[in-house]
Formats: sequence, structure tokens, C-alpha cells
Amino acid sequence: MANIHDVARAAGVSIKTVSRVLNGEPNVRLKTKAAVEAAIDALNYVPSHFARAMKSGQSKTIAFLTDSVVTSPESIDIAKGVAEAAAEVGLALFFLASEPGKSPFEGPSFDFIRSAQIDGLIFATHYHREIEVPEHLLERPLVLVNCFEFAGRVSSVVPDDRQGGYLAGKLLLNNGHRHVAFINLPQDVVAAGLRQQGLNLAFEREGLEPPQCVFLRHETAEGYADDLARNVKQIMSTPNPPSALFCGNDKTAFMVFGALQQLGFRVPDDVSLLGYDDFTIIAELLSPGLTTIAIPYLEMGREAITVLQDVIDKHVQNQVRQPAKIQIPGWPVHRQSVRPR
Amino acid sequence: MANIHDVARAAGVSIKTVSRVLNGEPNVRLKTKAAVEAAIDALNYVPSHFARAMKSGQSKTIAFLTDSVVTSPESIDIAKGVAEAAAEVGLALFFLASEPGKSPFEGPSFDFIRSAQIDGLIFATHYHREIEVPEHLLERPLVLVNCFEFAGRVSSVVPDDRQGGYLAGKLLLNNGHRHVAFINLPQDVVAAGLRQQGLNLAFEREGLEPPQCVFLRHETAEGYADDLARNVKQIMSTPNPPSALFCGNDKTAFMVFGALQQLGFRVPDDVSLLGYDDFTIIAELLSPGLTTIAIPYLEMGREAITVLQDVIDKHVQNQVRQPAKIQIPGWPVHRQSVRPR
DNA sequence: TTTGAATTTGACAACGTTGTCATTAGTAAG
DNA sequence: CTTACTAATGACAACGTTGTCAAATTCAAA
Repeated sequence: MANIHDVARAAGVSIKTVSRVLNGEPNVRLKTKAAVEAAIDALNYVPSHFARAMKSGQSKTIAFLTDSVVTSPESIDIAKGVAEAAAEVGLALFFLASEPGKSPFEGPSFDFIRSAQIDGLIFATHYHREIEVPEHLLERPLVLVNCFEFAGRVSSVVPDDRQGGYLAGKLLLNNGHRHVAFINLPQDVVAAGLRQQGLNLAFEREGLEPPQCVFLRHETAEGYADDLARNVKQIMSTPNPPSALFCGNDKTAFMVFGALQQLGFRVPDDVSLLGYDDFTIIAELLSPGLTTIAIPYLEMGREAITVLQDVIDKHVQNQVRQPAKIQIPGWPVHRQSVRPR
Repeated sequence: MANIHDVARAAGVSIKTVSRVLNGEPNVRLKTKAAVEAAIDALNYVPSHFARAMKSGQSKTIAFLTDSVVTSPESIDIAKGVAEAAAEVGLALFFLASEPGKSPFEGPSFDFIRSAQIDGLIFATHYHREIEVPEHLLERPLVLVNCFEFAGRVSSVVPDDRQGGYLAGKLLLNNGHRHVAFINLPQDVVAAGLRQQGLNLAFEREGLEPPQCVFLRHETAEGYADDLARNVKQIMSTPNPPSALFCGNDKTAFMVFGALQQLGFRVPDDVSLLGYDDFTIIAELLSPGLTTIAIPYLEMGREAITVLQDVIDKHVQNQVRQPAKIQIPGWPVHRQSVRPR
């Protein structure tokens, strides 16, 4: 592997001049620059990341850490967005494993963060939730994705669930559904409350009462499926049942779809069905295809890099970036399960 | 950040002695060692990864690269296995983004592999397939996961699809199903042929004819769903229909389940249904839960690290490790869709 | 030309480690 | 108490960069 000395020798200049060309510094004669570049090409030279990192104290390297709970394949788009955006801005990306069963913020990985002089850290969760950040992490550049710290001491990038709920409301209203029921996620799930707020807002703006809302139990709870079926039955057996059901996520929508079939309701002929997540596999597997609200995972990942860069810049200048919670809007994905009334 | 000089000063020894303690070299008096360790603790010292890498020329760092096609959330377990195992053996793990639409082996990431002196590379695909490896990558330590190079010049870790097929056959036979149909993946999919071989072997060992096998078209093909439904109908409308259907993957099984319902067959009362993949979300969403064969993604990821370490060691010693295709066995996951006949 | 300033270039130190080799301290034998 | 050897330790160079500062070159104006 050629090094900077080899290039300097080949170009007939000093190593410092090569360094200048490498870093685009001014005050290099055009002719000199050309000679150096020719030598670089000829020797197929690539500067050593490590030497640079060691010299500058800046590694131009960030680390990505995630919890292990996967809710949908789409959520790995966070990682994809992070990786893409990092590559674009020339940041190297370390992938840290969180030991199963342990807090993701522990373990040998964290010695590594220090030893490798990781400039910044991105932590992502697989569903939108609050997390606690250990004190020692507050000191270094950190951006949370799909989660947030309640005290607001850390910048975070989250989906705009209120906007998503509003979008859902508008979509249903635009299709003429004024009588809607919301089969929501469990009440303690962050997204549940926000989406309800958005949904209600959409209805209130039309001068309508907020839709009926039931909160399901956790998926893992005993008798969850029965509970869900019972709720659907109860909602649909009223004298004047809703013309559309909005579900807390696509998985729920899938099960609600099953329950509706059991009760003899056809989707979307008898009742429209709207999901949330754009969990493609489920949404497309369903027949009719499930109309749903997409969560902007890829965009969240990309935005995280933008924010982290800013945090790092401020950190280097010994300033503190005012932490912010950045909400990324989702969008509706139209398939066939919602039909104009 | 404390460095080795600080530790040396605090312990009253030279930096070389600190280095010796750090690297567990012999010939350090116990008392000296204790003093150094105390200083390390007191200063919360962590040696610089970059300085080490630069000095030794070995970065103890590997990179992970993947194609972008995600087939199931489970397949990201490859990454998880790789990350876990890498952390355990003290290898740092870089995550490289492959630019969407481009070959994963191109782009700026690859300059990075050279500049960061990446010791080795792991490339994983999201479904089991053959790939072509560019010549320039053959020179450096590389392990393929879930894919392989036809020429056999690169070590690879793949699921043992033949064994999986055999497992499926045994599972069905053990449940008394001697008349089975295999609704397989498209014929050009690597796994399709292997699983069929395994399935047939299980039947042949019982002195039975190999089961009927139909190959579906690709999911993306026009009219795929209709094609699938037609196939199921054809199979089930014979005078003596099979007592069990084995499907190429869980997604197919899901659709076959739908087709069976349409035809008035109940699972598992009228016909047993066996999937492949253990695509948990689908398998558990289905009611009855889908019995299936799991693909050992996590184990494949872990094994890849073991193999890569060996490849790197040989590479450092200027030897070549005989490339091998390592097949990792899967296992059956029993739910309710297969019932004894 | 000569002068002075601006531009361009280079010598050398420094980053934090490990390897080489010389030096010192300790130990067993005479 | 030497002597000879082994074990323990340290001084210093080296890895491949970039930063500092001085030196050399170029250029414009006198």
C-alpha cells in the first residue's frame, strides 16, 4: 500500500504538498496539483483513515446502535437511511451490537466508542417510545431515532404520529366516512395518544365529534386475539355501526379484517379499513390491499445524520446544540381497503 | 482523554511497561502490573484503537455489506449474529451502505475499505442465491453469507436447504402424511431445488414416491396470485387430494391458506399446511399458527465471523484458506397447521 | 533591476501506540 | 561477595498523517 511519502516522491514534491492537495487546501500551484494527482492515480493511493483520525482527534466515524425488538421489516429502513446518508457526507459508520437481554448502552461496545474516538452516536428503537439515556452518554454527541428522552436533553428524530393521525382522519373524511371507530394500540404506547389527537383534530375541524376509540391490550397479553375480536364485534353490532375502522397498526388491521370476516362484513364493501405503518408484507398480503399510513423510517434515518452532524460540529466548538425533537411526517398509502362512502 | 503517557506517569513506569500490561505480555513483575492496572482504572484509560491500528497495520476491524432486498425481518438476524460474534471476539464492525440500484460492490464505501485497512469483509444477501464477486475483492479476506460464488473461490455460509427439505419431509411423514404436494418457489431459486431434493430423499427412504411438486412463478410476476390459487385448486380437486401441502415459504403458505379457505378446506382439519422460513409475523398471524422450518440466520451470521477470522489469519500468514461452503442446518417450528393424520 | 509583499513549498514535530534493542535489576551459583 | 545469567524495564524509532512555522519562490510595483 502506497503512502503519502511514495506519492510525494513520485510527484517530486514534499509530503506536506501532497497533504494539501488531498485536503483541498488553497495555495497550491495548478501544475503542482496536477502532478500530485497524477501520482495519486498512478500509485492507486488512498490516505489512511487511521492516521488521519489519530492526528486530527476527529475520527469522522459514528456508531449506530439499536434495540433488538423488531416490529416490522420496514423499521430497518432507519439503518438504511442512516447508512446511506452517512456515506454521502463521508462519515464512516460503526455498527454496534447490543447484547441480548442487556441494556443496549452497556457492554464492551462502549469501551470501543471511546477507544475508537467515535465522533457521535445514533440510537434507534424499533417502535416509537420514550427511553432513558444513561448520564455518561449525555456528554457525547447523540441523536435518538424513533425514540426520545423525556427530559429533552437529547436531540431526537421521531415520526409525527399526530400528523399521521390527522392524515388518517382526513383520508377517511375525504372518502365520506363521518362515522369512524379507532381500534387503537394500548394506551401506554406513545403513538396511540398522538394518533388519536391527530384523528380527533381532523374531525373537530369538520365540526364533528371525535370518533369512538378503544385501546387494545398488548399483543403479548393473554387472550389478546379474543379481546380484539370482542371489541370489533361490539363496535359492529350497534344499530348504526361505523362505516370505517381505523386500526392502530397494520398487524391489528389484519386481525380486525379476520374478525370482520367472521362477522360477515366484507371489506371495503360493507366497511372500510385503514391501517397504520405501511407494513408492506401484511398490507399487500391482504386482499383487498390495505390502505394505510406510512411511517417515514428511511427519512428519519437520513435526518438523524443531518442532526448528528450539527451536534458534532457544535460539540467540537465546545458549544451545545439546543436539543430538539424533530418530527418527520408520514404519508398515506392508498390500496383498496378504503372506499368512498 | 488520558493516554498511555498519563498512565505511565501515574504508575511511575515507562510507556512500554504500560503497553506490556495492556497486551498481556510476559516479564512484568506482579507488583508493577498491579500498579499499572490501578493507574488505568484511576484514569479511566482506554487505548486508542486508531493508534494501535496504525502501528500494527491490523485494524481488527471488519466490514459488513448487504444487498438491499429484504425478504423477511428475520433475515436481519444475519447482521445481528455477525455483530454479536464480532463483539465477542473483539472485532470492530463497520456497516457499509450499498447504494440503491447500484452493485453493492461499488461506490465510495470501497475506497473506505482500503483507507481504513479493513481486515476482512462479510457480504450477506437476504435470500439464498448465487452471486458474482468482482475480481478485486478476491484478493482480500471475504466471507459470503446466504449466498455463494459459483466458482467456489470464496468461502460462504449458507442455510442447508436440502436438510431443511428433508426435515420437512420427515415432519410430514412422522405425522402420517404420505400423500403430500410441494408448492415450491420458482425453479430458478436456489432453495427450491435443494429443498425438493431433501423432501424427496425423506420420502424415498420410506420407500415412497417423491411428492408432486409445482413451481410457482416469481412473486412479482403478473397474475402471480391467480396462478397460485389455480395451482392449489388443481391439486385439491383431484379425486384423492393430498393430506398435506408443503409450501416454498411462509408467505406462499399464507396465500395457499387463503386459497384453501376459498375452496372450503379447513387447516389443519382437512389438510395440513407446512411453511418454510419461520417468518414469525406471518406464521403467528395465521390462525392456526403456521408450522414451518426455520432458517438459521443468527447462526449463519455467527459462523461467518468464525470463518472470516480464519481467512484473515491465513491471509496475514500469506497463506490461502481453502474456500468452503458451510451449510448450517435449520429446524422445525411446531405450531398448529400440521396435524397427525 | 530592486524591493517588498504575497504566494507557494518544505522541514520537522506531533498524534498514541508497539517493536527493537539496550540497560538495569534481580537471582542463583561459585 | 563476586560472577554470570535471566528477568524486568526503559529509551527511542516508527506507523501515516496534519499543523506549525520557516524558507523559497513568484509577482507587482518602484
